[in-house]
Amino acid sequence: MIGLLDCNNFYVSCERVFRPALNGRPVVVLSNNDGCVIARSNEAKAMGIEMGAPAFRLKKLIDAGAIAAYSSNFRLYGDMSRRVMGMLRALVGDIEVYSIDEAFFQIPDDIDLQGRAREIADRVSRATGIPVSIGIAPTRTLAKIANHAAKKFPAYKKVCVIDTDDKRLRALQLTAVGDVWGIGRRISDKMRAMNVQTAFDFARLPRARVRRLLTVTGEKTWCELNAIPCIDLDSDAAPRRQICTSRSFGEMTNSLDDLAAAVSAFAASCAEKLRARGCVAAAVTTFVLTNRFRPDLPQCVAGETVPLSRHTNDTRVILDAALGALLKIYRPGFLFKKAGVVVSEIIPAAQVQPDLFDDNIDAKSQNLMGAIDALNKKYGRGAVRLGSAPRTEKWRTVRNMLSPNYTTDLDDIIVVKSD
DNA sequence: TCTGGGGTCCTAGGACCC
DNA sequence: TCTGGGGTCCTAGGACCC
Repeated sequence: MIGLLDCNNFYVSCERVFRPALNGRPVVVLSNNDGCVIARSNEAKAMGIEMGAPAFRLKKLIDAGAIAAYSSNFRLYGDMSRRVMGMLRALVGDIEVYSIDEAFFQIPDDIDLQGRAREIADRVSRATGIPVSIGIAPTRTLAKIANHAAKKFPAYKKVCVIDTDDKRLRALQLTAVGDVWGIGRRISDKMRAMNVQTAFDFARLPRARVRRLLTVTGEKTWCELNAIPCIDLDSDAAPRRQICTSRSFGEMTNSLDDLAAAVSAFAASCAEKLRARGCVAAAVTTFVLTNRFRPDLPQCVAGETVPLSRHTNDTRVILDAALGALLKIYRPGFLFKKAGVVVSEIIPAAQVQPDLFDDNIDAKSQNLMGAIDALNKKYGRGAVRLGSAPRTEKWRTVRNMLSPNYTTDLDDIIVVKSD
């Protein structure tokens, strides 16, 4: 059987661990630039606050103290995620980390699944302070449905097991087709137009018809709902195909200097991410966008990909390429709101061919980059950067409601006082 | 005034080759 | 001027996920 552990309202729960006064209150976490809602507590959901709701529409409630709002603090969430995953791994062995707040794992089916799952959930929650739910079923898609039910119905007490065909069919009947993992808004619209309303209706369609309408992806979902496992994640085996760093700016800008400053920071971040994974890339893409929510302004969406002469994770090479691409796409007369850098054609560094003309180049690069990474780790991101990178700050993201880095910054460590 | 960031997979269609 | 089948590779766009 397959288990899925999923943290409840993860970002909100991370904020609550260090601020117990937030328990029972409506809490939301906002995206970069405090733009829109990306996480909600159950109380906030009950108020009808939608995922992705623009923050300015909630301003009155936030200012009045009716909702507690926080800027997203991904350093904190990443660290809490590592703790949750570490605890789960200690309890069940191999896990497949599917996202920052959820992981699949195998669980033997000849044991008391309900009891064991509840024990896992309790121990992870007690060790980390993060409430979690567990779904168990024969396939990943059904485990998702079980997990959803475990969260939605308090009677399940955080755990739902689908281990008989009877339970499977009942779960499918209670699940709207659009709530199935792999069926998004477009396809669920299409399905409803065909009077396919529930996961049960979908699973009863002829397989060949699903294949024709939705291609192989839809067919896999169909199989999984019918208890035939066919989605394999195996995320550890395959290295990422591309790595991207992009941001919306705090304010729009038409200045090449501002864009170059942003693109430099994004390129350095991509190179850092490559090194952290022990990978190298052979292509760099820079893209820029104007503000699509301002139809009154001239719009521009542009990107340019630069092939590298050899695979690398050297910040200097990637930064040069990214800035070169920026010069090709930059047009004055537009107010840009967002930019990003993508590195692609990624392979493990171990597979790189040595340079024919300078067999020292890799060693030199590794020494320098290793030193930069070590200093940035010690003194904080951006402490050391290349002199060639422009330094305007205008593009910086705005985070006015940021919580402290309780777990990753000694200056922010929580202080316990006693009288 | 104010609307996130980082990924994956699949398909269709064009360019090119024999 | 007419006549063909079968491949590969690449890209853009669509759909999905958290």
